[in-house]
Amino acid sequence: MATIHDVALDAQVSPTTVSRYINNRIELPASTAARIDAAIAKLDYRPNLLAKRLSTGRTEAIGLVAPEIREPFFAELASAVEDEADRHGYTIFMSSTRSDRQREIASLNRLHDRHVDGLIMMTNTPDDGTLAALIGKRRNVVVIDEDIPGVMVPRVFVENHIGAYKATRYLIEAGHERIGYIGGPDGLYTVRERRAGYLQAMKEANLKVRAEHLAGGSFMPDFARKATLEFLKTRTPPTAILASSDFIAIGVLQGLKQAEIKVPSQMSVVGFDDMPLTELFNPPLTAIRQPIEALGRQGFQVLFSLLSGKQPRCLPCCQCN
Amino acid sequence: MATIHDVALDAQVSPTTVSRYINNRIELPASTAARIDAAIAKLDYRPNLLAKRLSTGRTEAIGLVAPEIREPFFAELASAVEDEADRHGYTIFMSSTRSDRQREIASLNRLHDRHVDGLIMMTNTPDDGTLAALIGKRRNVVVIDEDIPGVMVPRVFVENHIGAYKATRYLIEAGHERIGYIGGPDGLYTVRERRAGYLQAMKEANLKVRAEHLAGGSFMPDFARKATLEFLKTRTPPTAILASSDFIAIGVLQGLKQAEIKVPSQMSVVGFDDMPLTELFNPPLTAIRQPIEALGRQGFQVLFSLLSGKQPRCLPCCQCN
DNA sequence: CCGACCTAGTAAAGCGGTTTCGTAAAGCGG
DNA sequence: CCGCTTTACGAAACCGCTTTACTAGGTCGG
Repeated sequence: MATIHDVALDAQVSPTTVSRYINNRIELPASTAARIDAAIAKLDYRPNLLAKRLSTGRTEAIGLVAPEIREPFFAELASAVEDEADRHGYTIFMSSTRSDRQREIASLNRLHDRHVDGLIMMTNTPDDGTLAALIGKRRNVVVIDEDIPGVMVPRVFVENHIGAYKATRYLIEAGHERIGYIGGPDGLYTVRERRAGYLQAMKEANLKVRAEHLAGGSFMPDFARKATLEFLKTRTPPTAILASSDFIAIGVLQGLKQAEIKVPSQMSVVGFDDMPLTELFNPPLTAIRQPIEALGRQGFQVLFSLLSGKQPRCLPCCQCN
Repeated sequence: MATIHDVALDAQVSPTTVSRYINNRIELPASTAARIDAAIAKLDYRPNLLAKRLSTGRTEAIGLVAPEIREPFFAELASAVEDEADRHGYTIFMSSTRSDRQREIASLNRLHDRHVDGLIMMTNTPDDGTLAALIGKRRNVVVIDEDIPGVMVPRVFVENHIGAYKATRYLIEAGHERIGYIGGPDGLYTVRERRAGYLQAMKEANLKVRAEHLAGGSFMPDFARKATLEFLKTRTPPTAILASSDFIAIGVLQGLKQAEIKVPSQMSVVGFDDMPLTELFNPPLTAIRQPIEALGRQGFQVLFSLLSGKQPRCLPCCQCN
């Protein structure tokens, strides 16, 4: 393969000049430029990325770390991030951590090892501080979707509180008074926020929140299925259930199917996240749509400005200090 | 950040020795090894990947090119490839081409530019030879899932013919005699194979295949929806429909819903691909399960042996010459 | 006509590893 | 004690690009 030296030789200039010319760091008289262009074309020269990276210290790649890319939410998000990255000349490395702390740490190490220039990080397992501490030692990390308490890096979230509030209002306005709620694992920011949104809407409508109609602890459909069956066993079961994620909603639907409760005639169900095709489910699922695409693009843009040395703009969704 | 020189200095050896030691290319007396280990730990030394890559010429990364990672099939596959790659110390670069030839070419160029050591390639748009020609110029490319005619690289496919054959047999054994078939875009290997499997099963059972119960041309649900409505308009509509992918099956279900035909009482539907959660659809979808995970792992393994300079083993699924 | 200032470049020193070639010293068989 | 092998390393070239520091030669104002 041709190197920059070969091109320089052919164009009768020095490698320095060629390098500067192709990186737009110099303006050359037309004749010189033409010679270089011709040499590049003739030799089919393509700069060796590896050499370029070593000498600049940048890879023009970023990492996207998610618990599981198989899940529609993340796949959708990844797609948006990739598109936005592409637009800025960046490529992305994806990794599925399967909620494994070791894999999350491995991603951060890859950042340290200059595998990538920056990281967009998602995690859904509560952190005891290890992760936050490690992130604190790295530069160019952006946390999205779910908070990691104590990290001092830019973060981008969806309006979880408002989303859950609106979903609850929707059920209240439909006339429901006993609305059950099933949330996710304890210790997660999004879980707390959504729950708070639900509670606020209930309180504002002067509706009683019964402890036996509140559940939480896991995102697994099966957990939600069991919780739903518990709800149904109570003396006055709820007439609607707010599920704080689509996976939970799926569990709820399974539980209701098992108990032969018709949706929506006997029970209303509203989900949260956003999974394509849930409208084909039996019964179709109503859900609060999350702006996944915007989340992904915003996440990239914040990271991008970090990488460009710019202070990221303090957007409403990002709690800078 | 500490370099190999710093370590060498601290351990009182040369960089050469440190390099060889950490790459297991030398055996050192315990005392020297201990000094090096101590220096590495003390300085928190991590080899600079960029430098390593430049000098070895390898990136230990591979590209995974798919039309759309948002689709469950690809997301699932990606997950398997990633896992297998991880096991072998490789990381993967994913790109969604959105079935755009330019993006496919861009991926191949990234391979040329040494962005990655190899490529696992999927495409679902019929090739006029451009892609095949370009792939021919590259090394370390493996084509999976869908064939690209004329490429002379290792390929890994699912048994499309047998899958469709079995799905058709299943319907025939359930007593169906008029079985409609909706395939994908023309010019694709998988589409031809599946169609052939369907036709073979029909022929073997002496069942007539009516032209008006055969459709094909696109993977879009909407295309399948319309085709389904056409089927229903025929004098004697089919009693079962074989959809050659889950997306097509979704379109079929939409069409049937629209025509108020109950599944499975009035019409049986069998899909192909494999999408998680289709069992929650209304009505639940029966589908021929593809060994997606195996496809991904196999794909990686074939590429891996290519990268290791080994001739890939000639597996039954791979048509070597 | 002289110094200042462009214009159009260049030489050489990195970046941080790997690798080839080589050697000093120790061990050892005869 | 001599020559050969082994052990334990090291010097320096190299991977291919970027970048800093510098210069030869022309232009121009005074």
